[in-house]
Amino acid sequence: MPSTTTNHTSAAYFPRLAAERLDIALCRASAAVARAADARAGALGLGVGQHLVLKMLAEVGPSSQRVLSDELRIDRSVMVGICDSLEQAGHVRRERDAADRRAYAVTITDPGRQLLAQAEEAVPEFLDGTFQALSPAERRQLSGILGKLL
Amino acid sequence: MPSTTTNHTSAAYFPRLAAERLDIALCRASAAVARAADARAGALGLGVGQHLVLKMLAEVGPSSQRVLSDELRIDRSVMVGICDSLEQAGHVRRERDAADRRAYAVTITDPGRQLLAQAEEAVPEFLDGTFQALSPAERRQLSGILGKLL
DNA sequence: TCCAGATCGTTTGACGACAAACGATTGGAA
DNA sequence: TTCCAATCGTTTGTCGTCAAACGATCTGGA
Repeated sequence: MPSTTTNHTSAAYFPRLAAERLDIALCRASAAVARAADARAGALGLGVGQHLVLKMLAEVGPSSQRVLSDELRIDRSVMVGICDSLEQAGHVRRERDAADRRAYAVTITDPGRQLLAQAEEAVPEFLDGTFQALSPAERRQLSGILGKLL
Repeated sequence: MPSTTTNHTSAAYFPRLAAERLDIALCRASAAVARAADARAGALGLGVGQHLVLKMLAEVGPSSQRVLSDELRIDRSVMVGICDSLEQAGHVRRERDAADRRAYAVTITDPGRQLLAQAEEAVPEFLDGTFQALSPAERRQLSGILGKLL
């Protein structure tokens, strides 16, 4: 119950709207979660996108920015800035792919792996806090449903 | 573990990520749905926010921009532009609240109700199309889960 | 061989969301 | 009463995201 202000207008309207408009409920919930994720990532000095790039590079191996963009659902033009900052911080190297010199072979460095380990360590606690309103069964349900949507 | 130079995406990485990171799955699904909603609303010449404002005004009666902002989870500064455009199009009137002359009493007009009816008519079809990957039971589950999150 | 089209990474411009600050007005306390 | 903090609507500035266009490079035919 968010006791926001002097609510003179009886019952809140938003819950009704969220029940009727599944798309609005989804967007509003996403915005809240995204804000929490940004705050957490920012506290570590690592953006969400940068975290995901490091994670994918560690699990999949060197990849081009194009593959990173496609798989992480991050626009190409945004990926440029993410890789720029990661490279400048020494967490990533950009080598030209010998087979296709248009593309980079973005590679994670040892400092990058170290930072990733720190960031990954904080993820479970963050997820628990953000989705604490949901039971484990509900989280599995949500995961399956979102998987079908994507 | 990392294969040499990952060139093509034999095994897509994103589904694995989405299964592990519920927050990412939620944000990506929301972005896709939001894009679809924008496209649909734009085709009607009415933004999503404007649609929601008209809908709420029709259901709860004249409201201040503050109440609209709070209940629809739209920032105050964004609400200004939404009400501006609605007023200019004649779908809404802005009258000063006699009890509190700082606030407006935003009121829907008859043309506004007419446009709202058209927009509402297209909503079920849009929802069916957007969430067609989900069974009715899954949609109810998603609705309940999002309700708990919000 | 050469050339047209496609792709990779990048830059640029436009657009929307959010934070902060501002007048106007209200409510409450001294 | 008078004054000060809070609120409503608005404006401004900043930031992140997306579309379009650009050189550099690859690919697939003539």
